[in-house]
Amino acid sequence: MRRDVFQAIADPTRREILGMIAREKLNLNSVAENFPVSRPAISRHIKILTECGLVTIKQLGRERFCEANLESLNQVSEWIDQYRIF
Amino acid sequence: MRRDVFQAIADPTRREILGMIAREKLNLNSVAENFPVSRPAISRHIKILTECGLVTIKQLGRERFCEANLESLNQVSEWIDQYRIF
DNA sequence: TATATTTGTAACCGATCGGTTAAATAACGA
DNA sequence: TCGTTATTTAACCGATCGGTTACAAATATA
Repeated sequence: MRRDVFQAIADPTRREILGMIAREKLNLNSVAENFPVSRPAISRHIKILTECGLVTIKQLGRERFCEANLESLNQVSEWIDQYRIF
Repeated sequence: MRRDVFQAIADPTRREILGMIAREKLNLNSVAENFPVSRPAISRHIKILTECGLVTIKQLGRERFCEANLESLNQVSEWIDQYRIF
């Protein structure tokens, strides 16, 4: 299920998650600790972020470390840049 | 009702509308002609775009011309730019 | 082996989304 | 004035969203 980057970053929680793991790789529990929502909710957010390539997962034992992969944001900035001519 | 730019551009139809009126001001009917959805649907899309500042309306008689106001996109590009350091 | 830890999945819920059709409002043209 | 044109609003609909709790699965640890 190929996801849309525009839709992925529309949610403020997902943008926060991206900002958080852009600084350092974190496993899912560590990410979830920082939000007032449940772990399954964070799990689904991260799933959406991986489905559009913004996050990649490195499994280490039972832990899954989330890494930001921000090249996909170019899809957005390129779309914006086409209007920068004006 | 202050709208979120990220959420406004998440919808592909709204992005198309923006691209269309970035080239030239168009009244609502002219915009709607270019899409396979009804006029009321386009009307609501444009309302959302105005609510976050991406579109401004100039009323001329009974027609309302839609003008793209793309400075609000800076909110998005600035958010992306903070990661360009990496 | 038994238990604790990390995570994903399923089932559900209320709110929002994007669409529709029908009716209301307002301005133009004959 | 009356009909046409441009647009918004209201009421509705099914799908999706973001959240929850409960449970399953897999790995680490005592």
